[in-house]
Amino acid sequence: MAKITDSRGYAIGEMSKLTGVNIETIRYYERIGLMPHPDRTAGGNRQYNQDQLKQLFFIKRARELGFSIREIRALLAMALDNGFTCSEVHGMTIEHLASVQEKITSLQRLEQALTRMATECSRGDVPDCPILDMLFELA
Amino acid sequence: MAKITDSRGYAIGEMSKLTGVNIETIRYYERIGLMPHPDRTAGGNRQYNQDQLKQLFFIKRARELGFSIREIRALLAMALDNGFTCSEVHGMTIEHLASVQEKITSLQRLEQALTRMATECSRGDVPDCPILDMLFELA
DNA sequence: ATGCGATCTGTAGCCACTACAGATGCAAGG
DNA sequence: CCTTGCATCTGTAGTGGCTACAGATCGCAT
Repeated sequence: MAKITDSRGYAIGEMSKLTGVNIETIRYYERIGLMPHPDRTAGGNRQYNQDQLKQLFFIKRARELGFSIREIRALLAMALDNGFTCSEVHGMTIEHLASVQEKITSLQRLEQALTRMATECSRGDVPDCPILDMLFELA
Repeated sequence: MAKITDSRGYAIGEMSKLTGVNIETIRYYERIGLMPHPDRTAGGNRQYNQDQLKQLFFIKRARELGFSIREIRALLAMALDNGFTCSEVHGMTIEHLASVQEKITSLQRLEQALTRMATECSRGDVPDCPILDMLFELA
């Protein structure tokens, strides 16, 4: 039983449509070594296979989860080499989770500061603005 | 009554220490027109005055609040031209606040996804990892 | 054969900095 | 006055993660 979808491979535009990753970005991933060099047609167009499609999906999801390219490189190495331990992956995830939580906290502090500033503002038509004052006062 | 601190002006290193903005960044702000061209000593070193110090503080605080350079440019134009209305500033702040809140929400979604992934992981020593599986499955 | 959209390569731009190299400036100590 | 040594100067290039061209070629349907 041959894989049906493997028969002709995917052009870069199909890859893009299937995964939602921009064509230029796919080529960029290849340039930086995050995606492998795919086969080429006689004329030089890229032809991707099923594994490469899976890998691009992987990258897409990991990016959506906020993993950096560097982190994804590590995750891919683990996933592809098969010489990883699950606890390593778990560690990376926890680490990443912590940095996400840090970002949330600092954004929430921002949110409060901005809210405070906005509520103190009379929104008048005069050039006397507590927001600007706040920013402009010497520390 | 002359301003005492104006007597000799500030070298770029003093500006950096006072505001916490990196020296290279101060020069960068000048290059992109966010800071004015300061006076120069006979030898060519930058000499800043009180107003410029205030402006750099302004920029610093606004950056800390997450305003982009473009937004700060607008805020500064309003602050310096004095032809703005307070409600314009209020509008920008509210808009910025909304984008901060959006970021928080999407990070919280991330946080939940990562947490779910992490708890499903047995952290074993075997190369069978639900986290990688999750990322690697075809959609 | 032809037309037209898809793809090709290579380069430059985005944001907000940061990091050099190599040449000067400047202030304090001898 | 001269040296020493830190501060500052200019200009350029790199970062991350793409995105946007230009100008040429490919590939498929008619």
